[in-house]
Amino acid sequence: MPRRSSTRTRILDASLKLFSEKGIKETTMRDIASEVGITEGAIYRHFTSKDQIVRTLFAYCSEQFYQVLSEAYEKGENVRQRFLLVAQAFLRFSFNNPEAFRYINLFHYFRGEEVTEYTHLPKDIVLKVLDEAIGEGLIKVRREYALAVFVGTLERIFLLVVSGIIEKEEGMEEEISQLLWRALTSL
Amino acid sequence: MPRRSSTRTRILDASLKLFSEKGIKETTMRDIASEVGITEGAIYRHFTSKDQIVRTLFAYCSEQFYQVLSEAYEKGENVRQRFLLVAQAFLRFSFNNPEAFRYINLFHYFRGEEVTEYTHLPKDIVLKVLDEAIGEGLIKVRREYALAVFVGTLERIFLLVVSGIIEKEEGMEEEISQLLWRALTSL
Amino acid sequence: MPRRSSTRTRILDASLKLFSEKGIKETTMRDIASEVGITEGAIYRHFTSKDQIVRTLFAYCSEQFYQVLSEAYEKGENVRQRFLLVAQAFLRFSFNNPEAFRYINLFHYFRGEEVTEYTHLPKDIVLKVLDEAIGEGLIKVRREYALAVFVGTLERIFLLVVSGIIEKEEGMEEEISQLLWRALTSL
Amino acid sequence: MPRRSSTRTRILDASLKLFSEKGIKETTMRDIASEVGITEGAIYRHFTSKDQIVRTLFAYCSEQFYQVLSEAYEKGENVRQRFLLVAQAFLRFSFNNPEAFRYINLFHYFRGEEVTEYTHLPKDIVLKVLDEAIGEGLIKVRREYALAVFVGTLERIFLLVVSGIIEKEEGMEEEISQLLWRALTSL
DNA sequence: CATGAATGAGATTTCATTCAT
DNA sequence: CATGAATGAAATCTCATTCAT
Repeated sequence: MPRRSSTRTRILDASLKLFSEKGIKETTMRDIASEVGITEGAIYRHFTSKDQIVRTLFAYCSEQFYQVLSEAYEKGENVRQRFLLVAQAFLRFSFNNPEAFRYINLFHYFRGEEVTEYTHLPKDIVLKVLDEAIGEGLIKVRREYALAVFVGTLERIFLLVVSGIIEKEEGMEEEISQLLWRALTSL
Repeated sequence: MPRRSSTRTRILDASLKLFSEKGIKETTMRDIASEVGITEGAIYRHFTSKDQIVRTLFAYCSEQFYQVLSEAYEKGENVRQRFLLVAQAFLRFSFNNPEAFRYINLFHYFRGEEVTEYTHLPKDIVLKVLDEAIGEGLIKVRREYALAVFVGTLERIFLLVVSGIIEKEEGMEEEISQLLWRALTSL
Repeated sequence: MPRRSSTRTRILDASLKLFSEKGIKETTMRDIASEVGITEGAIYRHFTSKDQIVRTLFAYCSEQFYQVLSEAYEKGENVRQRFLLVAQAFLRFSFNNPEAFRYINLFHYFRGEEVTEYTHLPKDIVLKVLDEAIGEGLIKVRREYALAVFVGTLERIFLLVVSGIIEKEEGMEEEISQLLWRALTSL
Repeated sequence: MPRRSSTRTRILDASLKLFSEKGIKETTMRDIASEVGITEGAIYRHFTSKDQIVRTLFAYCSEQFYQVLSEAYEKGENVRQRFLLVAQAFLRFSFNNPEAFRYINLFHYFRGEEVTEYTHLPKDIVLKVLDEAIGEGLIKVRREYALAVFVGTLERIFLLVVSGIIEKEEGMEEEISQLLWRALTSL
């Protein structure tokens, strides 16, 4: 959530919108400039290259997502609650920030290796909560399998909603979270 | 699995390799030509445009995947078996044809709308098996949620293996398939 | 030698440094601004264009060089002495003001025609001394050939020293000056 | 001396002409393309970058110059003759290939450090001849000083002729060469 | 006087596509 | 069928200069 929209922030916002809509390579500096309402050259006062925008944006979205999950995690008083809150926060973030969420995934897909350069990664929170549940004997499968079920399912739900195949309903986050909990603790 | 490699097939193979490695937009006609060992102009004897390669390739990979799932489906004698066989085939296909699998996902990610143009889609088999399980009362959640768990989890497993986070083990396909079955039927 | 460094003078100093290091076209207004520690816009309070800096600087360096040679010339009591003092002053100037000397040459190289716009040119002093020596019958070759030997040799010595091929030694100016005198008067 | 003008050669020729006239940075790819009569993009089939043209051209001109000096050197039967032939060849090359000669100097001026990357440098021949003369006791000054006189004088003569200050006359090369020999052997 | 954002023209480079051979 | 040179449009980036504050 940028403060007063400085040009820098407007460039980031426009880039996020366009990148998540059309892809990174498919978005030109001209696209970004005209979305912001400035000239291409002006962008270079704020960023040294297109790549810097791409990376700044990932760090920014990733950090936001991390914070949201982190706060959810802190609110839970026991493992089950933390799991449910984190899963809900995950979905809610994806619904409220579809561009950021899509962009994060897109970046993972194309720049997989670079991802490790960043310090706070959302999946770290997910793994923390899963490890706790495993530690207490509630989840019995390998942490990586549990991670795949957790993240894979939620991302897919997002895609189905975004593509209009499922309609987003009231209380969906809670329902899916519990579904995930039951699925994982039954294994 | 191309037969005697005609130039056309070699172009498709090279394209698949490069597209899945670097992305579609990131791959140039020159890249493809030099991977095949011909010149750029020669490609246009076989395809009218880069886009035609992209679409031909999707149809080809998608159909292959569909056939694999379809055959697995046919072999099962009851719902549970069909489910397990389809899930195993899904994973096996992704491990044996990582480029094709990655390309299919990549195409979905960037050309979402175009996907519906194609007749045989892998997810139709998955939905068929899920609908049966729902029909028999074995799975009790919405088909779309079940689809999300099924496809999301398996895709994620593939990504974790490809990125080296999980090591691929003997019998992994069976294990994950049963995990999915238990997870979905427990809901 | 700038007095109390006004911004204007600091701009000229910075420009001289950068121009002589990297070349004129290769140096941007931003480079100059950041070397001075001001912003690009501020430069335009002092100069109307980059080209004005370029020309002001040439006039400034050229005049300085001219003065140095001129003073040397005045100190000599006979032709031989004047020749030696001018040659020494020439070399000394190049060693003490490598940036200015390099810049003068660079300007000659790229803006040859513009050079004639300026009133006081260093080579006028050199020609004066050579003409005297020719007048007295001490040098017997065409003045232009003598000029070529004089200026060519000294510039080359400078380049060899600056590039580290010759080490600058105590008394070098005197030695080279006498070498030149002997060479030219022997012809 | 390029054979049949292939596009590659025409690009090099055009570049040499423009670089030596206007400078490297001052010459655009568009300038080169339109001089050759092709589009900018076409240049990139023959060279990967402007810089590659710049470097290829230096290697080419430098090698040519080296060969010319080398051949002159081989023809001389004693030190004095070799000296005179090399000096004449030096001047003749500069008059016959003013663009190449100017370009070589220009490159030295701006890319001094890179010059050492190249194997055959014209000055190596000059140094060889000077060292011989020093070895035989004919020249008594340091080789670097002799080099400065030799190269500096000849380059200056070229500049004076090119700028129209001296007119080029029949037999000038011989005259200047002997002038140089007398000057250096008198020291 | 100075700032710093912005402009606009232009530079280098990329690339799908065409075409003569 | 294939080559490889060329096109032409567009992309990224640069930079002298202007201008509101």
